[in-house]
Amino acid sequence: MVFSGAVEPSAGGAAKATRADLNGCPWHDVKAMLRQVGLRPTRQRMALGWILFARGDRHVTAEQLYEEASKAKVPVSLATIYNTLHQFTEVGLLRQVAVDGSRTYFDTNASDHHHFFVVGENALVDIPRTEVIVDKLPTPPDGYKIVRVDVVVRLQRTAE
Amino acid sequence: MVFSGAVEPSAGGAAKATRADLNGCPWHDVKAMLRQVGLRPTRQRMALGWILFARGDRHVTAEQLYEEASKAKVPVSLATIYNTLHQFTEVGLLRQVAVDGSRTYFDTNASDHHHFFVVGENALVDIPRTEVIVDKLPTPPDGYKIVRVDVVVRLQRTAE
DNA sequence: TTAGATGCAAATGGTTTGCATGCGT
DNA sequence: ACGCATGCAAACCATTTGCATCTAA
Repeated sequence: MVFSGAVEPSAGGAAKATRADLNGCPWHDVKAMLRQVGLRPTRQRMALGWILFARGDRHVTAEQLYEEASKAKVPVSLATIYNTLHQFTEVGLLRQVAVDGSRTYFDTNASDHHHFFVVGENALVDIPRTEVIVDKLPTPPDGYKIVRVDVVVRLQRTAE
Repeated sequence: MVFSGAVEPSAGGAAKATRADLNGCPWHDVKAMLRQVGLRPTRQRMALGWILFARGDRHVTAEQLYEEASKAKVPVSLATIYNTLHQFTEVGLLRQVAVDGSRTYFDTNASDHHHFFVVGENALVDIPRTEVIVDKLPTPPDGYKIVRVDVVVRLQRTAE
């Protein structure tokens, strides 16, 4: 059973998926995945879930996912793409990454890690977790707590 | 003379301003500041430069700056606000901070530092430079070089 | 059957652009 | 005077919303 990991219930009531649950998640398990997080396994969500999670870590924009779904002959509207991306994010299946203000990227790796962003190519790449970056968290102002730390290392092609 | 620091010429030809040049920059020096970076000291740029740099570090959106200028009885169009913000950014007077995909923030502190971002309040706050965060830069992939590292620590109000 | 999901098209909101007019040098 | 700068309004683009229609349970 793929979804055997411990499940921590969230405030919203829906279970929160951990990265381990998703590793190499095969098609027939997408339905179970959706059930686990409390989302109805509809045709569109199944298809999008498969596109997103079937092959390793990915970073997609809504438009990208829309095109992939279209190519895969999956009838989905852009509105549903956005709905689904946000719902997946809410339940912890995806993670939103803000890098350049224009488009929004969704990362299928929802665990704690950081990113390279190639300026000019608009490419997002995971920074290997072996690369320790943040060694000391800053002290938040009184009355606030840290909910997340994002590191974006901007890259540029070196001249050849 | 306020602009006495070393000036490194940039590829584009215009001089690049350093944070030191801007500290507490009084009104009558805005003109000099603009000249130094190769921008004509027009009424609008003078006014915006003053609003931005006269009182310490700030994080503004285009809309915010627009309203401040309006309140200050400075006739400026939104288009000019955007033009000016981008021009200031190009010459190194400002720094763009991508934090949530919707609006773009411009930071009057163009030096290397990181930010707290209060979710729900859309507030950006500098992380004191005494708070060391990044202790080891990740190794960029072959053929790429690091041009900038951004750290955003997302905060949330703690329950009272 | 019925609440929740989807699709479409219109609305939104931040940002950009084209072009005629203005202003700094 | 010349050329960059500005203003206005329209264009843009990613994202959101309203509402009628479907569909999983």
